[in-house]
Amino acid sequence: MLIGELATSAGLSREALRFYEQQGLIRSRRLSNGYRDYPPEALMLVNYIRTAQQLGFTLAEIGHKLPELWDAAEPGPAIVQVLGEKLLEIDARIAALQGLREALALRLGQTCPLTADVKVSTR
Amino acid sequence: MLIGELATSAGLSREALRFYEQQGLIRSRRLSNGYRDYPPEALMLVNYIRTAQQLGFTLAEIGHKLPELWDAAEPGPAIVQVLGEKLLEIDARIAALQGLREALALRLGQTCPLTADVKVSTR
DNA sequence: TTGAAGCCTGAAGTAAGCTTCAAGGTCAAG
DNA sequence: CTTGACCTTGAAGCTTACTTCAGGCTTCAA
Repeated sequence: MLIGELATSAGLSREALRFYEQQGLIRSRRLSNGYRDYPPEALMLVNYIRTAQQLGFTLAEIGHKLPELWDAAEPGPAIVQVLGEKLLEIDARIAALQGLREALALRLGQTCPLTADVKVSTR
Repeated sequence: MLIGELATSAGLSREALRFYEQQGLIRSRRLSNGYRDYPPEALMLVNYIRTAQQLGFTLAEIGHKLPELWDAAEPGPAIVQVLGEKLLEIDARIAALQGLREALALRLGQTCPLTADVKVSTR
């Protein structure tokens, strides 16, 4: 898979992919002509990076977790662990947002019946 | 209220406040010596700005809402309206996060009983 | 064999949100 | 009347996450 194809299927630019590689977030083997060649898993990895970004994590934070993925003997459990941690982080973020939500609602001085039925239990 | 006092009580730097003013997010009257002078409400306004920022809104997005606050005949209802809108936006963000959470959980291939009991109804 | 499409590199540019710098005025205390 | 804390301005610098630029090689179809 060449860079253009990965870029298209992941919905970002070739430049962004090269930037990620430069930052150590993704890797590629090189063809004899010097072109980057990506394995199919690269797409999932890039999607993971974009998802994590949308959650507000910096590329540095995301990259910090990636060696675990690369260097695991068997990729399966490693991926499971990283994604599992990400789930917990998402839960934390949701909780933080709900805290802010409540703070705003309080400042509003009303529980606003229209938006009051939010209930979450994490754990 | 001088800028240093506002900065201290809001927990940010004087420079950040001047930057906000430059960006049109806050205003100040000037004392005869040229010093900025803030009304007590400024603190609440700055807190509102920081809260919105923590929710992932850019200063531009935040600033866009502020004229409504400044130019309302009576500040009360305007504030209520802006905060109300913000509440709805927070709910949207929480929903988005939970969508991503589910996508990740799916990719994980397990509903993970430890973190599965998240339930939210917004509206 | 020529041209378009796709790849390469390194370097510079961009926008957001501040911080740091330089140079200087103001004001209350001692 | 000086010291120190606090205020002013404009301009430059920093980080993040890219994009744009400049110049050039590769591959394939006509």
